[in-house]
Amino acid sequence: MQISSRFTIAVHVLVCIETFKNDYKVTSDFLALSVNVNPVVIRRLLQQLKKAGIVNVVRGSGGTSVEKPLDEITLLDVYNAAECVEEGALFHFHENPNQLCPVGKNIHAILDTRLEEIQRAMENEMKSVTIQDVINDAEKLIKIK
Amino acid sequence: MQISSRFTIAVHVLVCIETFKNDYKVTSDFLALSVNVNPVVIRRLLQQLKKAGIVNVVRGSGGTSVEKPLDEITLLDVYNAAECVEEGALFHFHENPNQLCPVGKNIHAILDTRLEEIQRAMENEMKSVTIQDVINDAEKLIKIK
DNA sequence: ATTGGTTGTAATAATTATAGATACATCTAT
DNA sequence: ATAGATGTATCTATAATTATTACAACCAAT
Repeated sequence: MQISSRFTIAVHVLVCIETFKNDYKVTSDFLALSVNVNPVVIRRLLQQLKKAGIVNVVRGSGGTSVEKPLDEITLLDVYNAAECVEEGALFHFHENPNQLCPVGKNIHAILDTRLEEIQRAMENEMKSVTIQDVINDAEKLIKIK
Repeated sequence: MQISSRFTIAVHVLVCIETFKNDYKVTSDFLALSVNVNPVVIRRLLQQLKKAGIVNVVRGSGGTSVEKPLDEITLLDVYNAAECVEEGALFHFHENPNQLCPVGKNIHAILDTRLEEIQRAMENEMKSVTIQDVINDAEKLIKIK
């Protein structure tokens, strides 16, 4: 299984909001067209990003804006906001291992620390990239085409 | 979404094979009891580990053994063998972004390098832990209990 | 204050992925 | 031959995700 597409969609959404902020009112329908998903998916995601203090969504008249300096939003912030993995645990454990087996009984304790370290390595890398970095990449690429 | 439990099951299986190799014939039924899943799930997984050269499965008379020195099997080897993510890509992309939108058209190119780096950070950490390390942890914990 | 366009959210359906279960041919050692 | 395993196909069940529909709540402009 892969990490939910909510993550890449969230980044896509943030890049769009920033890219088009001067030329369009960036609504959930507008974003849904660019991402090519149902507008409700976008609205739900925007709510999550809003709760995390990353974006502001204007009720009634509509539109979205980024709430924080772009270089203070890391990919990890977006990842956490979008809740891409259950309860922050990257690895899925098989449930109910046999408690009568010494390995089954201890498998969680055996693996937990190691798995946490792996997860932390990933999250640290995510923390090192900001949305500003991504937008810089985006501007370069869009100009070429 | 989380990474498939096939990964933790695979590690569990390897620890079992090693722990019980002198006292039991470790069959798919035996392993299925410890992990508490259907024996077919174990057999399918063993086939994947076998293809990767990690274990040997004895047809007919039954039983399983580890094929390589334990300190030469990394968690990354097991992870790759178990095919926990589709085509090796950790992050799931939303499909068919709008090609008429400059952001939608380029979102893949914009994000690919960054996502690869994040994935690589995780994989490097996985590479640094061997099954021998895990079994050392296991032996310590099992003794205490 | 009505209207048009939008968000927020519930409810439900459709889709996809995973795991479970059954069945049985195949194999090996005895 | 037989008993006990594996290898694998097929089908079902379960779970998770995403899509869709619907509509109340909301805001700004006229």
